[in-house]
Amino acid sequence: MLQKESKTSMEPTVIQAIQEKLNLFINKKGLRKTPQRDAIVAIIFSKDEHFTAEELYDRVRRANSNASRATLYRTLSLLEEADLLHEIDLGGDQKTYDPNFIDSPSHNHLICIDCGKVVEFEDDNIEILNDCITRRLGFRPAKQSIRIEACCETLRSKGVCQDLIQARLSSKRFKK
Amino acid sequence: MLQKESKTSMEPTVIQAIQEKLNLFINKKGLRKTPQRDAIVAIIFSKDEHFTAEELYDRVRRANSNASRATLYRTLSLLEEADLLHEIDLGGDQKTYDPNFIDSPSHNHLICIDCGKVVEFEDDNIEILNDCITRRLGFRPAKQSIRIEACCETLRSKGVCQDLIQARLSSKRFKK
DNA sequence: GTTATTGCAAATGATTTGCACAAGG
DNA sequence: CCTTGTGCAAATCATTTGCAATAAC
Repeated sequence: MLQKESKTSMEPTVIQAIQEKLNLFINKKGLRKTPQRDAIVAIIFSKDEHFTAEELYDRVRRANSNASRATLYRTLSLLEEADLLHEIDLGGDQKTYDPNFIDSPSHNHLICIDCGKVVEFEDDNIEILNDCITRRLGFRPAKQSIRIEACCETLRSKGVCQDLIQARLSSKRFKK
Repeated sequence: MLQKESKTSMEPTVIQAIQEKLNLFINKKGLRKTPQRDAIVAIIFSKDEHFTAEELYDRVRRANSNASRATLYRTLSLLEEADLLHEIDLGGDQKTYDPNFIDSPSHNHLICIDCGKVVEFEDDNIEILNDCITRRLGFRPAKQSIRIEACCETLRSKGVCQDLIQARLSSKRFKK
């Protein structure tokens, strides 16, 4: 089993590579390359963090990239269609997007019930098992997503969890 | 691995048992038993089908049980809180509810990409694996949900899939 | 009686859409 | 040019909420 290392930022070259992938997709579909789309891609893939549309919109504005909400939503759909971005289910009310499927095409998520922390992981055994189950049920495997909800051991043993404190202070996920 | 048999209806006794469970929860919380709540519970657990709030509202109206949309939504929340009903992620835009967690507390879902059919299954191996992964990541297991998306072999091999035809005719999930 | 529940209609809030103007190719 | 993309503001639509009337207990 491999737990993903959290990168804080991605190199410009990586971003350019993704922009080129998008352009390839765009050309194939007879669509057009625009500065807004490139800017949104650059902002999304400058971090490996999950985000909601609204969080992304904040980042776009802070970067002084002028792309409207409408364009942002349309670009999110486009990126999903191009398979560069995945929608994931973290249980919230807003849709959450995960930019890490390019690097790790088949990772899954563990969500901490206490602090909201999301840990990404890959596991070959689960992959294989999912595959077996799918075939046994008479289907052909396509995609699988596992969401594990769990409790924070840090909180339980030490009485404190740094993530929890941060979450309560800043996140929209915890409003208590 | 066990694939759930699909029941078409549940016996009245089962429904009464669930109503009593709800009443227990209601008493403990200092809340009140009402005919609307009982009616909604009876309708939900008369089938083992997944449903959206709006689909349930249709069933409520057809049964001439007068409960408003507001009451219905509030009752859905209550049932979730009482752990009698689970929200599941079938990928749609509306929330989907699954009434089968009382009978099978830890089942998972396979969703057919082609026809939208949802198959429930349980698998001990996956349970164990999830448990291991959770602990290895430093958390304590709480809940896990697996969503497998797959392609219909019936459609692939026979060129037709009865579920697909039905889905196209009736479902709101497929609008093509 | 006191407090929770209901139903209605209005509010919310994320996402989508129509349309006129801008801008890729 | 021709067609696609953008930004704005308005529309959507599931879900939530405030409030006065109603009903548990």
